[in-house]
Amino acid sequence: MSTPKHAHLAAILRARIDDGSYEGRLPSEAELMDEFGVSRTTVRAALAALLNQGLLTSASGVGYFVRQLERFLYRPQDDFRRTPINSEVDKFTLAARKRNPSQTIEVSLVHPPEPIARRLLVPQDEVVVRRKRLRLLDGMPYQINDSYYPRDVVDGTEAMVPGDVSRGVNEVLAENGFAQVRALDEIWVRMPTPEEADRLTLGPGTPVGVHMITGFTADDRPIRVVRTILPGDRNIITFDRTHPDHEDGDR
Amino acid sequence: MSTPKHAHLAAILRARIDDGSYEGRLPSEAELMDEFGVSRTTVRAALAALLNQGLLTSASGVGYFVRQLERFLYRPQDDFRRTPINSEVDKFTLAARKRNPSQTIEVSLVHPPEPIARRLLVPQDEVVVRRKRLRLLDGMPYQINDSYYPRDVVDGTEAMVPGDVSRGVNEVLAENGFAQVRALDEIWVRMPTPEEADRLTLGPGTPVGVHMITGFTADDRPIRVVRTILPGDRNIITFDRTHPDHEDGDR
DNA sequence: CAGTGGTCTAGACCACTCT
DNA sequence: GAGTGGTCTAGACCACTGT
Repeated sequence: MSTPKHAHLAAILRARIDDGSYEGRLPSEAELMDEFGVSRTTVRAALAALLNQGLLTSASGVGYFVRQLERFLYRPQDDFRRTPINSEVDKFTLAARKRNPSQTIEVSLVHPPEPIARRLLVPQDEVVVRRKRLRLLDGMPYQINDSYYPRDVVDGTEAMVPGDVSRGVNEVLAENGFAQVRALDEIWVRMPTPEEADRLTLGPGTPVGVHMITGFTADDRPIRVVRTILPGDRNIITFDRTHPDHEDGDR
Repeated sequence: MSTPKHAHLAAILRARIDDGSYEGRLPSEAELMDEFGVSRTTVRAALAALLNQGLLTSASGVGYFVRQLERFLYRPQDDFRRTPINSEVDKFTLAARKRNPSQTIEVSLVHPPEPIARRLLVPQDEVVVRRKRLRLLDGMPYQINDSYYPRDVVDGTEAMVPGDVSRGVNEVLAENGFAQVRALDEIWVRMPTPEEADRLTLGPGTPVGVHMITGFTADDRPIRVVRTILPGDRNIITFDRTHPDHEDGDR
């Protein structure tokens, strides 16, 4: 046969998962060996593929389970409220609020990593302020969100205190003479580092989105970089754009 | 030992990859078996982990190689040009232009998948127009980009023709009485389906971003949904936002 | 041709969960 | 205690790549 046994088996299992034949739990490895007449290695290869596709989870001593995702809306422009599209956005936002949101905040002075230094136009050997946040829903981490500021931008302000800034850091910056009038968003996608997987308790087959926001003043000075790590199994990033400076144009 | 051999080995290999000890190619499986005194299964388990983290590629009969990524900027609001942040955006855009961009276009009438129908506020049994695009750089696919329109929005226009619309579809829609003034962007992250992996020639450990754009008229009617699939190893999504309706606020 | 990764097998022991 | 997934071994054959 041209397609390997494990790939064939994976395709069958995937189809059954998709059509709902397996509600919740899959047959055990032993049962699959019997049903398909293959070795345990082959069964495990097929299951490993599905794990890495994010379709399954496994629990040692228990079994394999069809994965259920619940994603929450993440709205980088949260204050800027407009009429919602349909009720969907509201539904999700509401869902997140019900999940008892919380966060931990640390503030420290650090040498910026290269990607931050480049965006902040600051040399790497210069010290900047980092506000490190881990955001939780029902005690489960769902985002890493770290902000970096040049020292002069936040020195002596509330942004240096490791706690919530109820007015929002934007307002604090504006009062300090650094009003942010423009932002550049960059988003890309990759697999997590082992550290991220650990900190965010990510299962196999769970990619992350990286969202980098660079904020600028009216005279185009970068005054902040926000780096958010968003586990793919629990986040949807949303933007609401006016103007017809729209999408790619579909030419 | 508490950590499994394969995990330990994977960590060592990861460190060596990161610090550049392996330039390009890794030792063969046989060499790793010798060096670490473990079975081939264990070596392969470690390598599989690194493959699934997107750090390696493998070529049958040749070896394992450190993965090199080259990501291109994707700018949903491409026409809307503003001063670039630093030279980076330009660098990337230029890089993409040098890569001989091309695309294939198919237009057909289809029943919308549920996520499309919901956003378009159209029943699933109603037929809509789909413009299906595969976008390539140097002949290599780097994006799937499919647009869906209610029939009355595009009927009798150039958007029905399977070819480039040099003016941009937005202009065509506006002429037809459906000017788009607002867009909702939704972005999430997941592992690709086998079909996507095939169509986009994705290696293991390559997640994709899903970018859904819903476009609205002034009276809030959804007139288009664009669904873009972006392989994580070759795309960066960017937005340029004015106004201080900024990011999450970092409270 | 030798070397490489891809596939597959049979068998073993372990830690863990559930009843 | 029975069942489960996680780990690990030794060994085999294959298709493919490079020289």
